[in-house]
Amino acid sequence: MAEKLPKIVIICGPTGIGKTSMTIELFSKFPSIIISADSMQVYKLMDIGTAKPSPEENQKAFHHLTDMCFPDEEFDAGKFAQEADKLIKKADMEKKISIIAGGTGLYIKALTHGIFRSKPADKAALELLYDLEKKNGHGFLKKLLQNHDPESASKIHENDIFRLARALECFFSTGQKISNLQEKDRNSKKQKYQILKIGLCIEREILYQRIEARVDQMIENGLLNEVINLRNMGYSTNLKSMSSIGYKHMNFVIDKELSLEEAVSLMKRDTRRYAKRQLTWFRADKDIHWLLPHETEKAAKLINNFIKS
RNA sequence: GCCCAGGUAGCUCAGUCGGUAGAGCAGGGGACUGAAAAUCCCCGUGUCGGCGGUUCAAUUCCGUCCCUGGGCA
Repeated sequence: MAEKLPKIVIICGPTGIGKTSMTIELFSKFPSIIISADSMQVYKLMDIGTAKPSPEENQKAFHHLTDMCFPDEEFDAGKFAQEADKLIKKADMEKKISIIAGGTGLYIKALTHGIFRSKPADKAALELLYDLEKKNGHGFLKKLLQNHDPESASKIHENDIFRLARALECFFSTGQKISNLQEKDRNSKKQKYQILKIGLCIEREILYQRIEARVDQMIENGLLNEVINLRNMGYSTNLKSMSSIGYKHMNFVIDKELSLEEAVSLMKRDTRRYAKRQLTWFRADKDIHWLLPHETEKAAKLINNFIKS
């Protein structure tokens, strides 16, 4: 039998459902490390709006891969997977399991399935492509991609210029079709880890209530000030980090485009929608064991069996 | 008490010169491979306030009652 693969436990689910608290409890029950799979908690100085684990929580149960860079720096799924890989290997050597907790589906997928491209997209090239679409009219990118990579073109909607541009950028910068790379990737899918996936879920209505209460809590905790400070430090509104949920909304308040009340209700709505999209993503994964957020004991049992297997 | 204006989808409202109805928002479902808290696709049946009347047929016309605004007393 081949060498045993490192074991990882994934705790996923929509925002606000209680992943962090379950993760911390589980951490105390098993020799383990925690890796956050969250595309916004990677930013330093953005604590309240990203619901980052508090310093106290972090002292009890350190979350790796948070506070990785400043809000104007680049971070992405590839970097996440790379860093997580290292941590998992190290943990495995120390006979610890890695608990990957987070709501960013792509990050988790990049870790479990790998990511096929060798480097991040060329931003300037993407901008150029967006310009082309604007100048040449709607549908241009779709047609362009049809010429170079008809297979991907058939899968991407003509309005999804984000994906069209990326597929084109891939072709122009690597000379390879993104569809080929994807296929190659699928064929060479070598399992890197043994994976246990746990998803947290509750009734939609209750989830939405929790989300709304948490948004109110964030406001009370000083989200607006957090964003004002970021602005004073020179971080601008068009940064990816600064246009995420909550930060975007507070920026509208700072720029007097919305009242605080309006901003809060939009922030709630956008968080609800985000949670819905996360659920769509995770529901598609049939390997996930679904639990209620308080069912830590059940999760612990699953992990126990998983460790013994 | 009287006079107006309304009561239609969770909300705001449109509409049917009588043949059981449609927009926006909210909401739901889906996609997703280095920007992903992003990007994109699809989805509108509801006692048309209640009860009667006219009619082959009423949410639409008539009567009455209830409710909500506004005005006059």
